[in-house]
Amino acid sequence: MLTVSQQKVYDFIQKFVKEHQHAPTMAEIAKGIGITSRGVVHRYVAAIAQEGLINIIPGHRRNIQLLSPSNCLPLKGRIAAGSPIEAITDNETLDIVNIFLGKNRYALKVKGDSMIEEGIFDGDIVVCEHCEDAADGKIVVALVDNQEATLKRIKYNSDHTITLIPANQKLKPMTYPEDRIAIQGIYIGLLRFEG
Amino acid sequence: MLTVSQQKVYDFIQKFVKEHQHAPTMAEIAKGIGITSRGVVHRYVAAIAQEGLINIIPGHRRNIQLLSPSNCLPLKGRIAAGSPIEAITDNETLDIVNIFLGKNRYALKVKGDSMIEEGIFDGDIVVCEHCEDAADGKIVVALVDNQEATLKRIKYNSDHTITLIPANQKLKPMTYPEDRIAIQGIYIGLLRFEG
DNA sequence: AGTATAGAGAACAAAGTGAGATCATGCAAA
DNA sequence: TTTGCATGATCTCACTTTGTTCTCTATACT
Repeated sequence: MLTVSQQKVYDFIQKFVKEHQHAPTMAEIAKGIGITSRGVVHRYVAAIAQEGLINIIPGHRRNIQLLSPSNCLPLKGRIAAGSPIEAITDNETLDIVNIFLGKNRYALKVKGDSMIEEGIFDGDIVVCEHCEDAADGKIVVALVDNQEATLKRIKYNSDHTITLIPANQKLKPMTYPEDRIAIQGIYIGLLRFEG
Repeated sequence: MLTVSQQKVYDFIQKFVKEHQHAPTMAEIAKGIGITSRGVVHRYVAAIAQEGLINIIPGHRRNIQLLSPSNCLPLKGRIAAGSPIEAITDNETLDIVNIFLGKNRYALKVKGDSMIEEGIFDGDIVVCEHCEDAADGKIVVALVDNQEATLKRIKYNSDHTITLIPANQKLKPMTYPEDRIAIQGIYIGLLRFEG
């Protein structure tokens, strides 16, 4: 719940964005609501962000994003077996566009059960980001001998080999010399839906 | 997220392309936005490319391609253990906004392992659609005795009872008289991502 | 007294902006 | 083919703007 001043700031931001197509600076907000201190504005903006009405990217200018309900799902709470839904106090929302879309991102449909213990099932869509390097322990799309592409967890060994570890007890980790493996992307997340 | 200057450059490029059918040079952009340094323009253009709004072909003149921003992820193909990525011939895309957003949709964070065999893990986000009825066999958010909300598969029995079936061998299905169960929504899909 | 709200303003680090030099290279004219 | 210019690419320097974090003060209310 916003205080009176916070509401004034929020209203001003909305008006400003509508007029200018971009967010105001702290100083502009301060002037707009009739105070002089950028620090105070910052405090208000942080509070509004806490309420889930805006999103801020720390450190950047004009860093306030109004969370348009059109791209956001309300995050209602936590659900667990045998307990009521824990209400989430902040009005959290999920901006799914922001989460999954980005430069060099792409989707792959999963076939097979090799990552089933990570909850990656046959038919799921994994979202990946194209890149050629990955940190140890990440799930990657790896190309072996320029032929076989698989989704596995990667482990770098000290003897210049790479082990690709499936998440399925029935399958064995495989180790290759590092020059036989090319990383095609790293796993970002997962989508699953009917149809 | 573009800065104000970057936005000016992007707007100028769009206007220029519309007028001339080809991209402007760095110098033309510089003149267009009122600065003199080509180097600065290059920095802006690189930033816009980083955002994925344009594409640049390094080294060539008038090398900027406008990309249409969208809510779609390219669906590159199928990935399976031990086989190459099956390329999908059509440039299929996934409109993730369309898939998950909709009237009366909301998200819940999953706590616990009661649906683990369906690949719904602790920490996952399930997307649900609010409704009061669900077809037999669907996964639903069910409220028991107006107290406990759980995510379970639903089964209607002929004796006016309802069985809620977890997807975890360790947990037992539970059967209730139908008046003790209220459906709060049906499961639409699942999101999982880092952070 | 204790708490919540509101504001001022200083100080700092980082982001953003711009100029201009320099090099490499494509492209078209000679 | 060669040459020369326009252009892209990269870099450094300087400067301004802005976000962020402080501390200090004041007021209202319980």
